[in-house]
Order: sequence, then C-alpha cells, then structure tokens
Amino acid sequence: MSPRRVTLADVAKAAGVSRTTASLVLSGRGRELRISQDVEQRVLRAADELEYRPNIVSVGLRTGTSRTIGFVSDTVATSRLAGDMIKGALEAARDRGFMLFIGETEGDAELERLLLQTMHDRQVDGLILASMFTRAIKVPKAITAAPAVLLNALPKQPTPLPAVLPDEVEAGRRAARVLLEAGHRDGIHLIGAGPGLRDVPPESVAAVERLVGIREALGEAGVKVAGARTCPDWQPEYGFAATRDLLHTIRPRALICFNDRIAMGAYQALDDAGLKVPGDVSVVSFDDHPIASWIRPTLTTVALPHYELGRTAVDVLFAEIGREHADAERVGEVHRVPMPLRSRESIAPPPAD
Amino acid sequence: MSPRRVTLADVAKAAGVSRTTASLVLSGRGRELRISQDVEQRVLRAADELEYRPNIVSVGLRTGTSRTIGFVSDTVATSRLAGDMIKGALEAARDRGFMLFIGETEGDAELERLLLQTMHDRQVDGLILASMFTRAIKVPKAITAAPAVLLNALPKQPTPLPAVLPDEVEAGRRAARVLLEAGHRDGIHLIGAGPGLRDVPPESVAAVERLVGIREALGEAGVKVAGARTCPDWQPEYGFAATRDLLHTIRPRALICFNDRIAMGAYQALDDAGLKVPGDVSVVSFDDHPIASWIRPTLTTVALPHYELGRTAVDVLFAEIGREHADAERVGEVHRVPMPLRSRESIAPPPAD
DNA sequence: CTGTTAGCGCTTTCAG
DNA sequence: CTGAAAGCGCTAACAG
Repeated sequence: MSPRRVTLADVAKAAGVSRTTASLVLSGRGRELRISQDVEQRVLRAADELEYRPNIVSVGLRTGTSRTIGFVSDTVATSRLAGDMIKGALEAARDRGFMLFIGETEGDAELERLLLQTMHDRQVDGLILASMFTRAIKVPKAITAAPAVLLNALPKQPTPLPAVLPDEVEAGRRAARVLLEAGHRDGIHLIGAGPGLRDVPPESVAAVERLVGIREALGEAGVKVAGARTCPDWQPEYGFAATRDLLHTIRPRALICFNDRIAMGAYQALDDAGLKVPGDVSVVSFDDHPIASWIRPTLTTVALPHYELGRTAVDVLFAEIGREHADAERVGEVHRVPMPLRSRESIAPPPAD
Repeated sequence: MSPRRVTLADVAKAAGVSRTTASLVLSGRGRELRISQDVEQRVLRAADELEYRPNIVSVGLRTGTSRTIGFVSDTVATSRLAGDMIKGALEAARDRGFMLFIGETEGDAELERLLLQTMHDRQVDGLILASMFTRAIKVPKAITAAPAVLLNALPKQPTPLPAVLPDEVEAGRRAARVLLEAGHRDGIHLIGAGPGLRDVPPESVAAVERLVGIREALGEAGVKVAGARTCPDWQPEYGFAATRDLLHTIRPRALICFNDRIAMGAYQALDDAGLKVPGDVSVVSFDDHPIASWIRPTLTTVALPHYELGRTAVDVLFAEIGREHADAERVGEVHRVPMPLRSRESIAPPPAD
C-alpha cells in the first residue's frame, strides 16, 4: 500500500554512518557524546530528506514504554460535561507527546478487568480511572501494574493511588456566599439534598460535600437553612416535583439547587406558580451545564471544572510515573480542583417586605 | 515494579516445547497444523497457569499491525451529542478486540497533520475522521497511508474514502410528515433555515438536506411552507429572536425548528407571547438533544443517531481494512444512517378555526 | 507434527 | 567519537 516506511537503517545508510550513530544523533544525545558536527549534520539532513519517522512500536518493544496512557471510565466519554474531562486529558497528554487510549466499562467490573488487562497488554505507561460523577469506587486490583490516578473518584478502600477531584466543599461555600452577598438571610431552601448530611442521593459524594460547604458558609454568617428537599435522582423532573411541593406550603426567597438539571425543574415549578426569577426568588446552582446559559433568566452556577480535572489528572499521573519507586507507604493524596463561579442573571437581592 | 511479564518463551519452556509450537497453539492454528492433543493441552495449561498474555506491542512490530484505530475529530469528544459517536465506535471496536486512539484537531490543519502523523507512527490499522457537525471537509493528504472513513463529514474534493452520515433528507421528510399526519396544512413555518435552499447557515450540510426533505414531503402533500427564518447560528438565542420576530406579524400553526436548541429558543418566544405548545402551535425539531426531553412540553424531534454513526463508521472501516488492495478507481460510497423519530408532546392537531 | 533460524526497527552495552 | 552485536517478544519460512 504505502511504499514501506523509512527506517533508521535507511537514514544511517544515506548518511554513511552506523545505526547506532544515527540513533544517538536523533535522540539528541549526539552533543553529550561529542559526535562530530559533520556527522551530526549529515544524519540530520538525511533524516529530514527521507522524512524519517521513528517507529514508536519498535521503540516501545525495546524500551518497554509506549508513550500512551489509558483513560478508563465508567461512561465518561458519553456525558457532554465529562467530555471536557477527556479533552483536558487529551491536551495535557499531547503536550508531552503522549496519546490516550479511551475505554468505557459501563460500570461492569468484568469489563473493567478486561479493559485494564488489554491496556496493560498494550504497555500503557499509566492509567487514569475516571468516574462520570464524583463517587467512591472499588479500585480494581489489576490496576497496580502501572502508575495510576483516580479522576473524579475516591477509593473505597485506602490505596496509595492519588485522586483528582473538584473542590465541592468550597463550591458549596461559594454558592451560599453568593446568596449571602446579595443580602439573603431568610427563606433559603435547598433542592436536591439536605438538610442533614445523610439526606443525599445514594453514593453521591458531591451531595454531602456541597452540603457541608453550604452549611459552613451559612453557619458562619449566622444564617439557617429554611428548609430542604432531597431528590432521589438529580434530574429535572425531580427538581420540578420537589419545588412544586415546596411551593404548596412555603414561599421561598432563594433556592440552592444541587445541580443545573434540578434548577431547570425548579424554574418550571416557579414559573407554574407565577413566581419570577430572580425578582421573587433567587436561584443558584452547581455544574454549569450548557443549559445554564440557555434557560432564561440565565442561571448563576458553580462550575464543574471538567477540562481542568482532565489536565490535572494527567499532570498528577506524570508526577507518579516520574517517581522512581512507588513507596508502598505513601497514601494517595487527593488533589482538589477549584470550582469557579459563573455569575449570571438568576440572583437578586431579596424583595423588600 | 511488576515481576516481569510472562513471555511466550516462558510458556514454551514450562510446556517443554519450542516457542514456535507454543505460538501456533496459542494463535489457534494448532488444529489445522495437526499439533498433537497432548502438546496442545500442555501449552494451553502452561499459558493458563502462568497467566500468559501476549505482548501486543511485540506482535505489532512483527506483523505491522496494532489492533488499534485512530479516531480523529475536530472536537467531537467534547460535545455531549457526539460523545455517543465515540461510544459507538468504542464498542464496535472492542467487539473486534481493537482499541481506539482519540485525537482532537480543534479545526487546526497543522495539528491535524501532526496527529495523523503520530497515529501513523503508532501503526494504527485504520482511521476515522470525524466532524462534530455534518459538513464538507478538506481531506488531508496524509490520510492515504491507512484505510480511513469519514464520519459525519463529506469530502470537499472527490476521494475514494467512504463516508458515514445521518440520513438528513429522510429526517426532513419525517419531520414534515409528522405535522402532516397531525392534520397541519397551513401556517407551517421554518425556524433556522429556508425557505430557499440557499438560505442556510454557512457550511451546514444538515441544513440543506433537512430542507430538501421537508420541502419534498410537504410538496408531495400539496402543502406550502408559510414562511421561514434563517438563523446565523443554531443557538437558542437565535431561535428565540427569529420566533419573536415572526410572532410580531404572524400567528403560526406549526414550527419546524432546525434543531433542538433553536426549538428551545422558540419555546421561550412562544411562551412570552402567551402561546401554548402544542395547543396553539405544534413544534417539531431535529437532533434529540437531552434538553428535548427536559423542556416542557417535551419536544418531538428527529434524532441524530450518534451511537449508530460511531458503530457504522467502525464497521465500514473494517470492511475497508479487509479489502485487499484499494482500487484507486473506486469512489467513496456514502452510507446513510437513519434518523429515528422521537414522538413526544409538542405536536397536536391544528386548532379548529 | 515440531524445532531452528531469522528477522520486525530500535536502543544499548561494549569495544575499538 | 563511532561501530558491531545483542536482544526486546513475537511470528513465519523452512527444514526435518
């Protein structure tokens, strides 16, 4: 099909030197080994003219390295939000000349084992184990074969693996403060979780952490949550139902919704009840899902930094790869990535009574 | 770090045979070469006990194959919709024991060249060149090195590359027919493109194809489009503006929005004007973006079959790889993937006058 | 039926 | 300063 690739041997021949010399020059170690200028130039020129490209597979076989990292997730590639995570990882990897293998497990442990196996067979230099939404995962044993980092996930059992996560607690504080700064002190209701730290959807790490932050910031200001509704799942319909129920008995001044989809449902319930955002009720939320800027009024929300999470995971992974010998002692530190506030139109001072 | 991998030589030694024999047995060609049952069993058992896994890199070097395909897109990994495309490709590839390299070009031709180069260096067996939204792309010359298929994209110049695309024309017909079947014959307006085939956003293949289908189905029924507004970009704000302007002068009976984001804007404008969907105005749209089932009333829409597109691309690619020698003569056929209708709540018979 | 031999393309001692 | 030789793990002729 193609006219056979140019190999190192071709370059060496064209330059009239041995493969060794050519290899040395091309891997940039010509200088330190004091190879003559003349030879160096000849090799470089030959490589250039022949358009030589090293065969990475071959290098991989020889060096046991593949300049590739495996990105394994439950189903991250699919969610738009999380797609940015891949993008961040992709770019960070590319900056270092690495490629990414993507794999999805669909939450199936057996599939996960197979996938890790396969990646190992392909000699990946490291692994990123990602979860679509922040939660505690069972770290597969198979993973110990290569350096690895957890992305958007916490280990269920203690492991030496580092983890990269959004700073949800600070995000909770931030959401609460936005309301505080607008002058809200009363009638602040939570939609999605709370009021207690146990009133959260199953497995949701984000829920409890956001809740902690919210309560902390409110508490410091001496403000109490007026009420809270838990949603079994953070989907618009539950946000709608929870808000509608709330409105049957109470007229809130502000809503902290636990994510944008819930906020969307809340908007609908508020609208049905003839309440205006933000004139009657202020709304703040989390995630910065694309709809946050589509719904009207546009939604103020604390963004999940997907892109940064992806980049950070790769950075942490490279630090891990760089580490000579993994001290079994070391316990995986967790890296928190800040969640930035996106100020939009859904917040106003409380209506004067 | 790990205790050195088990190699074929280890298995051979343990089974008391040569590497060749072990290789033959393990690649399943033992039978046809009539290797003795005894030997076969010994090898199999040894491999099993030692947990032997072939080193794919090595096989790759030897056979020039990598059981890997490259998925290069402008920015497909990022868009939630298109994430499903990757998912489909991922699964189809996995079914055949292949992995996927993902790469994004950000529409930068130089980056694209580099990426293709890199994938080529890594001996990918085939390439999928994907676009986030359907359009004509300039096929990079570098791509001829390996079998390739265009996904969600048409070649600008004629090439022998096959292309996989959603069947937009049929989708257009389908959208129009839904309205027709509900009894609509008058007051049907287009939001996003039209009425002429030239009234479309730049580069949008989908726009003209959908338009063709719509006009065809309507034409067959002897129905004329009452009016149309083009949007410079298919975002909610433009859908909102276009619909609001339309409502200044006209009271439509039905809207065909060119995608769900536009429809979302249209909903807002309709709501502002005090018009009910679908009681006063029916709405049909395209894409089946997640919001289509979130907004109320839920939106009837003709879905982009992202997952299927991804799968199909891989299937077509494998057919391509299987083909012995690419006849330069062959012109790339285009495969159209059906776009299914998602019937929801936004359509009703026209109000009786 | 099975083993010997020879590489795939590259890096890396080890001698000049 | 440069080259010869070995070998990463595997497969494929080619002999026996």
